[in-house]
Amino acid sequence: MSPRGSDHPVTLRTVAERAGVSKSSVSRVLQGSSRVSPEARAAVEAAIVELGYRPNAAAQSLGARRTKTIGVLVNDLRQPWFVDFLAGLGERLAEHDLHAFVADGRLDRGLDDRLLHAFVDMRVDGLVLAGTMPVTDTIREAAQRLPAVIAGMRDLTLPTVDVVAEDDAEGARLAVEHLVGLGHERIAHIAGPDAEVFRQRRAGYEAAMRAAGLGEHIRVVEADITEDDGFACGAALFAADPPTAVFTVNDLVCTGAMAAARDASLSVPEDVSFVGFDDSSIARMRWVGLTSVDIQPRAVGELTADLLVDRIAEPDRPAREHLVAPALRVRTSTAARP
Amino acid sequence: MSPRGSDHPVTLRTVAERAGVSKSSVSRVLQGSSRVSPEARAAVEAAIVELGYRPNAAAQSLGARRTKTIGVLVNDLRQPWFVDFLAGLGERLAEHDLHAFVADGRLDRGLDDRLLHAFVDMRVDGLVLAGTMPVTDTIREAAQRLPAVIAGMRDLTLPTVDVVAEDDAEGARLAVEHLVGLGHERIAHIAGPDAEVFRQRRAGYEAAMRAAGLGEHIRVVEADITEDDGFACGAALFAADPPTAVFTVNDLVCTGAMAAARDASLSVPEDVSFVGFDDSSIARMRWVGLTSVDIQPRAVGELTADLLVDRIAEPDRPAREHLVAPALRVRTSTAARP
DNA sequence: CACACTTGTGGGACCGGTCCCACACCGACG
DNA sequence: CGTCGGTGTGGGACCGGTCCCACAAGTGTG
Repeated sequence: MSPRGSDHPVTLRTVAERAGVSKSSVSRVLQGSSRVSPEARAAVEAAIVELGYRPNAAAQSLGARRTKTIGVLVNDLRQPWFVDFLAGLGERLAEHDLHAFVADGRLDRGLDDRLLHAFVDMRVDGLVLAGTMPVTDTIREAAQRLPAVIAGMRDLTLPTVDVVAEDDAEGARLAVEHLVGLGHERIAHIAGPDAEVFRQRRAGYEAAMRAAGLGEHIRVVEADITEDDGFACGAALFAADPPTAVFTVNDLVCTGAMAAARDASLSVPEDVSFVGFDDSSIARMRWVGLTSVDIQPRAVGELTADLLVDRIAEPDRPAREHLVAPALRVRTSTAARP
Repeated sequence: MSPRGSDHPVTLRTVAERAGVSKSSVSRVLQGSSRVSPEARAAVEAAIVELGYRPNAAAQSLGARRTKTIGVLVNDLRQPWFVDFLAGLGERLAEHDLHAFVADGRLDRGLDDRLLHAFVDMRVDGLVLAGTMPVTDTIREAAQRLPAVIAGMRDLTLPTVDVVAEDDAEGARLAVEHLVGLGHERIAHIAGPDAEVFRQRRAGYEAAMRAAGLGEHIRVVEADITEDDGFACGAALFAADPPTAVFTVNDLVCTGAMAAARDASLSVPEDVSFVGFDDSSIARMRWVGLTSVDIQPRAVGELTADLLVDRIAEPDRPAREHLVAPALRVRTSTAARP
């Protein structure tokens, strides 16, 4: 790379000249080929350092038809589990000499397409779609044309696109069984909007309630996955015939519901117990101390990376769906039934 | 873009042939040049749609020496203000036909360099460094060679690198004056680790205390910006001679300190008031309801974009530092002195 | 009616790499 | 001692665009 303003950028040719070899040899050194004499390699490496040379990724990808780059499209970076997911994904990809670029498509639907096109245009080696998102044609098309893996969403199934997700039904079962073990019977559920992962959580809740002989106490209210909605649903729940425990579709909704309980002069966990979902950083805060279902986002990220690497190697392999086992993290928001 | 497996990718030549024009004309249409006849334009656009053509960004950037891409290196995506910052940045960049790729460099220092090199190698048009981060040589070098803007950090000043940050001293003043207005005198501060933005907050606190005639009540403990440290510092504060109000370096630390107060059987805000910094999503949660200094991350993002666009146009303009005015968001964690 | 001057078009060098192929050189082997 | 396989090297086509230049029309002016 040349200093700003210089008219003679340092290219592979410059390096070759300096090292007294052909550009082919420089290219070989860059790629770590073994067919280079030790002397040539040393000369090239010295020249690279002296000139401060950095290869041009555009030229590389044009010639090699490979970018060593993975595009990650996330729906809403605000979701706390993304951070750990991305950490797991990034680390594992790095092991395969790939790196991830993240684009957040929350803002508006038009931007989604722009960002996705940016990835397609730069010919990323693979695509990761993370989090529940509305499935547009652009997304569907890109996922079919590029090696792709979907993480944390189960609404889109395509023949050659793998899916990694947390085991939502199992997570819900863990939550309910924990509450049942504490003696709770009137356990309500604040469910999420229309998406398969949220339906699974709800189904898991209902199944676990029935398995515990509490079918008659099943009570579900639906919310968007915002704190506001959690608060509104909580207020509705506690207005009449309040449950002794609430299991919610995610942590943020749960804190909203907890605030509603507090406003209704119910204390947590003495009067009402709460279990969230995601085990996000919010749940882990001492001030919140939320018992929550850990969806192991890091493990999901690692698995996503593995599946993507496999698919890049073998693009037409049939799609697989992989569920990561969740774990319950018990904190101070749950206690024995009053 | 060709469907997977096809050996004949759709290129500009393919489109030209199909439309019955030269590749130059297709290129012109792509770039929105006016020097194209309406008929040629229509033919090209039709061919593009029919073939599902997408330009190759690598080839474009190689020829045009421009990527229309901005690299954003953030230190820790976990910091909640990044989300709004990135939203403001991304939207404003989009207006200039640029898009941002985000790389999170938290994990380990080695990865920082890898990601930065990835940006340099792909010849991004500009670089944004966001959040406090250790200033390595790689960072310093990249910032000098590429048009760059630093956001939310004031530790690195280079002749041609603009800086955008929140006005930390002013934010601290707002916080202290709010507490003073509520009658508090013994106002403690939990300060952050060694970074200019945190020093500014502390200095602002001390100045405001003195201005209010409360110099003798200045009391500072230092923490890392984690919840754990906030808890530990809070515990220390409340062990002996507890203050009636605490102003902390950020929201996360504040919740830790609040939990320590609760553990010391002090209630918030009846016994102790708390003011955080950042006005993050954490502060806005009803369950937390933290009075906090809004650093207007969205505005910071927008300003960062503006400065970067300017700098790309004029790379050697002298550096400017721009401070965004903060605002206090009063919630339920502050009340009149007991 | 010769002369600009504008407008649309095509040709081809070029960006900075990769990668295939040809070739020179080497010791080993029949 | 000619032939063979392996090893290191250089040359050059190629990837898919951009952009400069030349040039053919069409338009207006003295």
